[in-house]
Amino acid sequence: MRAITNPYQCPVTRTMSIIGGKWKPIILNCIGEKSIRFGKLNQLIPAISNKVLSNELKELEELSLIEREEFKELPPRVEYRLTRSGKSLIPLLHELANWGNTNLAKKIEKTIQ
Amino acid sequence: MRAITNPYQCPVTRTMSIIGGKWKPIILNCIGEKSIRFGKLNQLIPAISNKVLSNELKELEELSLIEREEFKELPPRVEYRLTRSGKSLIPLLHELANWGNTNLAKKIEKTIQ
DNA sequence: AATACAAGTAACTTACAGGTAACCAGTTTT
DNA sequence: AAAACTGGTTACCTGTAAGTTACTTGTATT
Repeated sequence: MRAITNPYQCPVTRTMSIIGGKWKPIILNCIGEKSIRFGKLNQLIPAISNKVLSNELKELEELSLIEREEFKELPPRVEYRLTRSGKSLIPLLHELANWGNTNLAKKIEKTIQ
Repeated sequence: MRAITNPYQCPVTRTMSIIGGKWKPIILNCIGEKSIRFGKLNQLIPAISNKVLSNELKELEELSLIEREEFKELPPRVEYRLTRSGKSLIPLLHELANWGNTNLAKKIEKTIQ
């Protein structure tokens, strides 16, 4: 039982448990409209380790935000793309980004140092 | 130095560092258009301890999302309300909530269990 | 003289997201 | 026969958000 406090009373927390992680919004945004390979994602987001990337992709797949296609080739090839539900998140991510840009740019610089 | 990876390349992460916590969206939503006292907030959100509530309020104040007014009375009285910037977050929170309701309601039930 | 009230603070603990480094399989290239 | 390629897995470690419990302050009430 995960420690989420009453998801029925806080749908925001529920959504946050999806996109609130450090990497998920970045990954979703990187995939975008493309069909993209594991290695390519790893290149686009160099700061993520392949273990973490692998985990995140697995979780996103479980949540039906992305789908995974495995080609039976050698060396292996796997491609990821957004589902309809995943795509529906993109505009929301953009709004979050916008809000951050217009409301926080300066403030956060101080805070983060 | 906080471990936020390159906020200039991920404004979503930047916004998340504000509202991505467990309690901040709930608190903002509870304050809403009202001017509200510490104790009242604690009643509205019984699951939060006063230490954590106190921390969150302090952080929200530092980010200029809320403002704090202290009345020099006994027993003490302190009121919190949203700033302009804080109010601008509310519609965004609603969209997040909506997305969660329409896209995740059933899925998450399985996952949480 | 004890207790309640509001709005916290202090000290300590815990859970878990995220990080690191090494390793795997099966084929192709050097 | 060693190394490289891809898409991971395994085992282990760490930092920090969040939680718990007890305490404080100055008056008023019982």
